[in-house]
Amino acid sequence: MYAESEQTGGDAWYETVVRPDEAENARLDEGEPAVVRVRQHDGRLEWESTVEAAGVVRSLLRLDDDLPAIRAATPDDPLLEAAYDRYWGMRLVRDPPFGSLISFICSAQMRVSRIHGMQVALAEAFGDVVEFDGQTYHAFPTPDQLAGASEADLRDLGLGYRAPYVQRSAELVASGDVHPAGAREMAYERAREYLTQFVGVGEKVADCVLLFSLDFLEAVPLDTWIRKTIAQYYPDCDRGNYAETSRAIRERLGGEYAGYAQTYVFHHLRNDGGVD
DNA sequence: TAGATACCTTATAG
DNA sequence: ACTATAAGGTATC
Repeated sequence: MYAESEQTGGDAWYETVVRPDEAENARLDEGEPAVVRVRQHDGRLEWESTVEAAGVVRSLLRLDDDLPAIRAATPDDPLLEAAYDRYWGMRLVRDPPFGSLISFICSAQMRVSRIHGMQVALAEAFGDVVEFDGQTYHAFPTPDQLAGASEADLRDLGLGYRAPYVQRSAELVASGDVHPAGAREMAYERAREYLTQFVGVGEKVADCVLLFSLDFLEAVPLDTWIRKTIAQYYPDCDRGNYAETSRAIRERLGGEYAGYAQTYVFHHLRNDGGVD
């Protein structure tokens, strides 16, 4: 959910801490959180961990996704082709549901580097401590740990107006009545609606959690960048409201794997220009 | 039921 | 140096 990068560039290690209760299909045993670090080196994936982490790595990095099949299922479209060519091999992540929910609540009107800083601050303030390789790591807080924080605590960490959203959403999950992972069993639009019951979660944030955590590869979060892209490249898909525009662009990007197409396009237009 | 407005904070542009 | 703006929106009128 929040990976740490030690350095920028080629062989950087990315580190994260996975709680067993958040590692649904990664076959982590009960017990303390697992530290996992991973990097690409000489064209191979390497990892080190406090546990046997192959399953965790496979799950978090979506290594089972069949990229050629996903690309084959997307429409012939000059922008999509260019994006897939430019960044071929890029995968989505599969973030833990609760951590994903909280970090996307924090993402409102915020840049990535600061969102990351907030998640680290939350972990250091409220998460369990794990030692690995002579270093101290912090797991992301459990719903209970986060629900126990006060709004003032969270504001002190720089969350701003998101502080009560995070506290109240954590409380909802801690109550045991609802959980973001519950959306997994629902049809896509129903799942998006379900997630908006959490405080600070509108349609865009809900789509992010669906795409980056809950395996809804058709979800296309309508953020400011994709809206600019729609205006410039797919103007007929702008239907004036979120739900209808979402349907239209999802259809245009190939339906089933529209979220993958969106991610490639997003990356391409942001990094290489092409959108005003 | 659509449309405007306030909301925390800070890096960066001008 | 300063102020204005933008940053992968949402809740509440």
